[in-house]
Amino acid sequence: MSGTAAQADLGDTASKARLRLWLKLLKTSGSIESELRRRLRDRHNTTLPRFDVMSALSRNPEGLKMSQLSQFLRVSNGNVTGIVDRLTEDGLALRVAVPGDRRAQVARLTPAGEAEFDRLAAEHEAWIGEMMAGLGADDITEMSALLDQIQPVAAPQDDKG
Amino acid sequence: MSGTAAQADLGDTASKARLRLWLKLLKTSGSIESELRRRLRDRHNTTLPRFDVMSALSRNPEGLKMSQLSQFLRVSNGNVTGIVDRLTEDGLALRVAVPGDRRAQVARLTPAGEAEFDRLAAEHEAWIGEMMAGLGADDITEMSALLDQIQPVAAPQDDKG
DNA sequence: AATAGAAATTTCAAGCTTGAAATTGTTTTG
DNA sequence: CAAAACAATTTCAAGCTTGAAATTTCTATT
Repeated sequence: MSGTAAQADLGDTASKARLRLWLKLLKTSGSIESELRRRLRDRHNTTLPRFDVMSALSRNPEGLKMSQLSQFLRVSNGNVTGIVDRLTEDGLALRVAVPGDRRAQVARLTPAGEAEFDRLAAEHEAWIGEMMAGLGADDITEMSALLDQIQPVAAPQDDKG
Repeated sequence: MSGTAAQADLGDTASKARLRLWLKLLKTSGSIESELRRRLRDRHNTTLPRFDVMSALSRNPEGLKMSQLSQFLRVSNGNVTGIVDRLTEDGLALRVAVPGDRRAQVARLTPAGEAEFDRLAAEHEAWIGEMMAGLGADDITEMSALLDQIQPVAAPQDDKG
């Protein structure tokens, strides 16, 4: 209707539609994240990064090396150092020497940390359940499949195959 | 097979499925966001928060009060203060007194800020287009509708209707 | 065994983020 | 009009985040 190059118009529209979807995606995940942060702070006096670290350690009761932890959480080494420092100050985590490699340390939850995480995790799951109550089983399947179509960066090859 | 209370099992499954979806949603939006941050830093020596502020100001060439800006971006007042400070130091934004209210100030882009933002915005849209290339028009419509079903917090009433 | 290179972690500076407190200015009310 | 209430913004302390630089320790290679 308005332009002379139909192809350019179509390309432009598609690009704008993707941009709008991204903004909506960002708004939704941001809202959920903000609400989680607020509840963790107000109701449990903790933060999402601490929760994430505790969650990773909870799944690995034998502990994780600092580098494994930062890889798993996809954050920098220095970042994990600080968070584990603060968890340790609060008696929720501790560092254990790795036999045979004096460079490395394994971070673990203390018993108090495990107990605390169990409480947090139960609440966390319930909160997500509430926030996503609008989605039924089919919606969840559908959305999961759609999310799989988004690949911001080429997935790294696992092997040299 | 494993439990005696069918209802509890179903509830548990639904809750876990929603949790898994949230983790996937978080992973996807986090990956996009990280990649955007990386490109803004490496290719344009700037940050996502700066881009967001510039984007808001670009849509309001007459300027926005600091409080309007923080409302619009859904971040704290103090946060916006710092970002506008740094944009101002770089000559990309400026503060203008509001006639009739000496408490308030309006933040605006400078001509250099507008030019810079136009460059950034074009790239940004192209990046999102790439990252979301896996989604067709129907997928976008579908996903948008699904995202609308997620309401982390009850939407505030606009009026006293 | 000395030395070079790689690996694990911490330290550091800079920026982002928040909520609370402090400032400054405006408006309402007694 | 003075006092109190309210509003816009900045300041502040604490924590999160990053990439780069510095430390410490290992692992080859000579």
